[in-house]
Order: sequence, then C-alpha cells, then structure tokens
Amino acid sequence: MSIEKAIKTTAPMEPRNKAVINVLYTSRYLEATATHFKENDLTMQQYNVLRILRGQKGKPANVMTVQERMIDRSSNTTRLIDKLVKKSLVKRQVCQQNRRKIELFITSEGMELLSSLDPIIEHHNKEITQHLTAKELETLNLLLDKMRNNDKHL
Amino acid sequence: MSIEKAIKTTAPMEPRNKAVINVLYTSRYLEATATHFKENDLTMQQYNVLRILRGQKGKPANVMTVQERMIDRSSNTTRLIDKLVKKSLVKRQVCQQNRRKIELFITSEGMELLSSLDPIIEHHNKEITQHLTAKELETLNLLLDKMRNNDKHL
DNA sequence: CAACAATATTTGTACATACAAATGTAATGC
DNA sequence: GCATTACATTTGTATGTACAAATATTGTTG
Repeated sequence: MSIEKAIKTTAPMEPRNKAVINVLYTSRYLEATATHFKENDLTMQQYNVLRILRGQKGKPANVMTVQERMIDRSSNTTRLIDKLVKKSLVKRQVCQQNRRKIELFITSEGMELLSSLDPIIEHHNKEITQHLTAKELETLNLLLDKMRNNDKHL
Repeated sequence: MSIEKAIKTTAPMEPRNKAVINVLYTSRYLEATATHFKENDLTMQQYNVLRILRGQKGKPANVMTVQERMIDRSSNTTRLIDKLVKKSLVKRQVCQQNRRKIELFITSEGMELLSSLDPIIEHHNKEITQHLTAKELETLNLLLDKMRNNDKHL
C-alpha cells in the first residue's frame, strides 16, 4: 500500500515529505509486526542489548559501549539493563580496574533465549523483505544511509 | 554513514536484516533531528493529530478517524487529544447525531501554531533529503511501500 | 420493550522514555 | 595531599505508551 493510502491523505504529497513520513511509518509497521518480542517478555530495546552483549563474545561491555551500539539510544540504558538483570538474562559487575564502570555480560539464560529467538527473527525478516529483490535491498540500504548522511545534526 | 558503522557492528550483515535495522535506525534518527516539535511543546504525535485535523478543512473528525490516519497509531489517542485540548489547540464536542462520538476541531490557535511550523518542517525535510535526487526519493518511497506490502500482518 | 451485542471513547494500571540532576569514582593541577 | 574537573552510571520526576477493562450510547432481536 502506498503511504498516502496507508494514512489516508487526500492531497498528493511532495516526494521528500513523503519519504520522511514513509520511513517513520514503515518503522512503526516493523515494530508492530515484531510480535515475537512481546511473546518472550522482551522489548525491542532489551533484545537489542542482549544482541550487543552476545556480540561481545565473552568480553565485558560497559553501559556506554552498549548505548553507542543501540539502534534506539534511550537515555536510560541503566533501567533497561535493570530489567534484564532482574530476568537473569544479563549479569552486572563493577569493573575492578575502574570502579566507575560496570561490566555487563550476557548470561547462559540470555544466550539460550537469543538462540531460541534467532530462527524466529530470521524468518520474520525474510517475510518482511520477501517482496524485495537482492538488488532492491541493496538500493534501499544505500538510500537510507544516504538520507542520514547529513552531518548537520547528531 | 553505513548502518554497520552507525551501530558499530563488526560482523557483516545480511542485506535483508540490514534493511530492517536500517529502517528502524533511520526512523530514530529522523525523530532525534526533529527538534522543532519539542521547542514548541509538541510531540510528533500531537503534531500529527493537528495536521490531520487541519486536513479536515472544518469538517469535524472523531477519535477513530484520527487514529486511522496517524503515522504512529498509539492506542491512546484520547489522552493525546486531552493534551491538545488543554493547550487550546483542539476543541472537542459531543456529536449530536451519535453521542458516542466526539467531534474534534483544530482551533485558530492550533492553526496558527501549524502555520508557524510549516516553513520550519518544510526546511527540515529539505535538509534531511538534501543528498537524495528526485529519482532516488521516488525509488525510496517505492521500496518502503513494497516492504510494507506484506498482507500477512496488520 | 427488555436483553444483548456492537460501537466509540475513556480510564486504570503497569511500564517505558526523556531530560536534568545527583552520585560515586578517577584523573589533573597546584 | 586537596580541590577541581571530567567521567560513568544512577536516580528523580514528569510525561508518554500499551493493553485491558470499564463506561456510555446505539442498534438488534426475541
């Protein structure tokens, strides 16, 4: 469905305004379709943190490092991690070299949860992108990267 | 910047996974750069509602109608509208034909606020899309529409 | 016309998020 | 070695959001 139909606008939109709204709208669509997170009592952000910690392959990560790599840089990574610790998916310990820092590890429970989610996510992403060819996916990635290539902000 | 660099992943990503993350990330980027909303004590959703009501050109809209046209369909359109009413940007009255319904109008104050925002948004969207040609914008819109063309969800 | 279902909106509750300020720790200059 | 600044994380507070349940009104059926 075109974005105009999706949000039921009658007046035709300028391509650049349309593109901005289209990115926002498609992002919400992706979030809404990603039901597997809720089903596992995770938010997308919590999942994202787990993925980052798994990517560390045993090396500890501190809060800042995690934050820098997050897709959605919530200002409150602390409380996000709190939830994961409470669920025993993440372990938290004070760094001995620099006690200001916190060392974060994914637990084996966390690893298991991710393992069980892996095929589901993989399948979901395939489904989401099923109508796009390899070439189109490449183009889409290129154009989105280009859109963010702004340097005036952030 | 490529999405890999942006979120500092070391392992190369599959294009389809990359595309999904890229849409989410770019959307957050757009939200973060849209500082003019906060400066006018509006959230993006509140702005969106005002735009929808202006689009009605005097015709009243009810809550459901607004919700259907929103980019981000929050389940709580009621409270969102509460805020706008409190700020005198929107007027709310019970529909006489069907008293379950609520008729929503943008006030002249709301119209004025939108008018003052129009050039700012226009400028911002130009800036955001400055590196994309007309052809590229068209392609981007097409590919995003295609991505949502899924029918299995929503 | 009473009972029930359908529709439109609101409210309750729990949780998430944003931003600023506070805390605790380390590094630097004098 | 003490004060000052910078750094890493946490907490406070206000606000926003999600989902379910509640309320109010209308339409339908026996």
